[in-house]
Amino acid sequence: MDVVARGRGRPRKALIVPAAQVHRIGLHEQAAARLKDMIVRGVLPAGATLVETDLSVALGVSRTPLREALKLLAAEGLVDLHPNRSARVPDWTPEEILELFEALAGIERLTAELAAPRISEALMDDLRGKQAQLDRMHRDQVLDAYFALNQEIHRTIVTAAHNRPLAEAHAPLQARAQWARLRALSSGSRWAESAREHRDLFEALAGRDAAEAGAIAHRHVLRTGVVIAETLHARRAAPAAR
Amino acid sequence: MDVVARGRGRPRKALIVPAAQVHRIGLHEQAAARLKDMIVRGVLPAGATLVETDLSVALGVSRTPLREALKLLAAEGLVDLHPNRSARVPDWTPEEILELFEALAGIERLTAELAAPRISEALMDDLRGKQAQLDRMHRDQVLDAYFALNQEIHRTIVTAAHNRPLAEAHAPLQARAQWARLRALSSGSRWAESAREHRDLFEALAGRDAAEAGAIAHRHVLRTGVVIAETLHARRAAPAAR
DNA sequence: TTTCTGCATGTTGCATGCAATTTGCGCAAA
DNA sequence: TTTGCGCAAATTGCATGCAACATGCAGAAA
Repeated sequence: MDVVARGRGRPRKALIVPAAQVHRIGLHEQAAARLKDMIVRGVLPAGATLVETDLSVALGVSRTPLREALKLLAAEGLVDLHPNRSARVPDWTPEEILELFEALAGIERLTAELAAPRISEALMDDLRGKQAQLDRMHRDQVLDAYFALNQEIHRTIVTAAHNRPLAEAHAPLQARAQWARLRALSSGSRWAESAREHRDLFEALAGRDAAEAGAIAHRHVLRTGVVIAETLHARRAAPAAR
Repeated sequence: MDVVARGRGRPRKALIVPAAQVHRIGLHEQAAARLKDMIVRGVLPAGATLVETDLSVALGVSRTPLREALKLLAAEGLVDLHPNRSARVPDWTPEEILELFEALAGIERLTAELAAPRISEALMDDLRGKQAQLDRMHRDQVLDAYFALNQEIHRTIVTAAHNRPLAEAHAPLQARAQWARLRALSSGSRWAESAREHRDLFEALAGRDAAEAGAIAHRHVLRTGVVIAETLHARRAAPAAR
């Protein structure tokens, strides 16, 4: 774990290796991350009211960083914040989820279009490996792993688009989309379709076909959204048995 | 300012008019709004370091709401926040500005595509009026008013797209774009071109031609970005005389 | 002269306390 | 029974205080 590069004899100057900057995170960032996770995973159910005092003891921080965390999440649309009343976990309607995926589809179309000509060979190799793994996961029917890798591939494409502002615009939508995905793990028939779309998307990217990649990404995300919205709609009509 | 609707005689039930909910804003929101304005308008110049204590007395609030405001702006990318050091106003490079407009162009393409089939007659009329006014402003060469209305038209189209998440993704980019625009009020030749693009965009929307409207919006925003980035680049090479 | 170390100062991160606002409940009046 | 009023508890918004961290400088050592 040496930070100082040792030379033979006394170096003229202390050679500090710039080193991988450990991004030390404050309590409010930790709180925000944990809250985000709890919301996305449904530990904090939709509609739940978040009392600052309760949350602060639950997370082991004081109210100040907690409030900062809540404001961050509110900016991402992951909590509803009204003045002088408790924060709440939004309960998105299927219609809102559809809107969300419409926006996400549009943005991922952009990222795919930008990524097609720009993606580096290294990232392309990375994608190739992930795509192969994804196919295996589909073949072996391991849903959880498929989903996780799916997300990772989408993120990789966003990265490959090489446009920070676009990535920043994408992130908050992605968070909410994951919320929706996790409670509507979609049907088997859609799974096969999804896997196929992923293969097509990869081919288009490999072929540096921006328009085609964009179109596929758009269709892929939008159809995912439609299926998820339908699932949520059905589930809302007939609430989960317990 | 009555909130209660009065009936003749005693109403069977107090008729509360849902009323235009006066969104009472807290200090942190006010602080955020003022800071945002100061940054966009250049009162706080690029690269300035923002000391919490100084800012808090300047804005007349304590550090707590000020810190919350800073976090909000950081989420929008309007300030750089590093742990345990003072916040700074970012000084975006022309390259970053170009990236920004690339993203913005993509998103406004989406909004135009969505707006074309969806825009209501009322909003269309609104747009028609604004477009006529914009033409007059171009003819009379009143730059400030042209810019303000220009912004408004773009916002109107975003509204017409009728997709909240997309609008939320658009807003932070728009804020930074305004920063760039204000310090690179663009050249006369570009002005004529821009006015023409606006007319074309309006026509495409009026004709409900989604693809065409999207393409025009994309070109329009991207070219704006190129011109602004070039201006900033030139100005950076030869800093403003004083 | 150059480099390193320790301290002083300035600044942020967080916790806590208090005032203001909301909300639920009880009780009286119609 | 229903409606209205008022108080009390709960909760948020904000201010302030203190500890931790960063930065710059002076002085000592090489």
